[in-house]
Amino acid sequence: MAVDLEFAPKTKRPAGEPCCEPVVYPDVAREQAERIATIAKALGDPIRLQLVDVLRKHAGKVCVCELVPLFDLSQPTVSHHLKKLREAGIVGSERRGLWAYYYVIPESLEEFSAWLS
Amino acid sequence: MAVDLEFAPKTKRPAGEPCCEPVVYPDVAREQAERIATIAKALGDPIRLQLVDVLRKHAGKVCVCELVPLFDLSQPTVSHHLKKLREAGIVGSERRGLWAYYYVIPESLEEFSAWLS
DNA sequence: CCTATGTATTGACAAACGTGATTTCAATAG
DNA sequence: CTATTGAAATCACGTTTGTCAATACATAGG
Repeated sequence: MAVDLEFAPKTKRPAGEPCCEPVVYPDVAREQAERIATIAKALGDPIRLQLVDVLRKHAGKVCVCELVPLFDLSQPTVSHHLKKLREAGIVGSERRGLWAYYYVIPESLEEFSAWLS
Repeated sequence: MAVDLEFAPKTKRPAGEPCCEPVVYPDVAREQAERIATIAKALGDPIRLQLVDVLRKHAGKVCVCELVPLFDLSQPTVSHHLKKLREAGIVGSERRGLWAYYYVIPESLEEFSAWLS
């Protein structure tokens, strides 16, 4: 948060003198940045973004067998992307018999959404 | 957008019969997903997220010489991250004499922000 | 048991990524 | 001109990523 940087027009300095005082970056901001960046990274692939998009538009849970034909990708690749989203905490999954159903965990996107606004 | 997926409890099918009708995924959604994923990918690194965070908190432009000491990174590495952000269209830069000033392009985050909300 | 089916994991490989050391470029001061 | 300084580009490196083929795992039906 409150990193207090001053913006002032600069002129060349007498050489040896540092350009500006080093600013301490609060650790809390770093941790938050890491959390948010983890979410952003998981969303940083078009396939995964579309997966989340589809899952979000269905309030309920969607079967993997419905997700795979949406993309021109092999089933293992889709499964890999779903795993990434799971590891990032963006989606959850549930097995029902042979089928696996995925759903978005809405709270996982809240901090990111708040930061972005 | 409107991908019409039905969610229905599944039972084992007679083998050979597909699990569900393939759904056509609209190209417009794909292009939007690619645009948004590009932004997300650029934000998917803690350093870059903090850079954007700092720049956003300063409505004006911030000198690179003020950004480098915020991180325990070499100047070329910070410059590299700034380049990534520039390539994603998230930030712009301006040279004023020896110094380079960076600023956030707010509109670049709008589509992402809207999608996320 | 055995077979079939949906999903996940493993292995492999090229491409991209994050980083630092070094170098190059641009602009200012003398 | 030369020397100096801030920033970007280049090179090198180990790591991670996205993808598929092949395999393994889990569950259901016979």
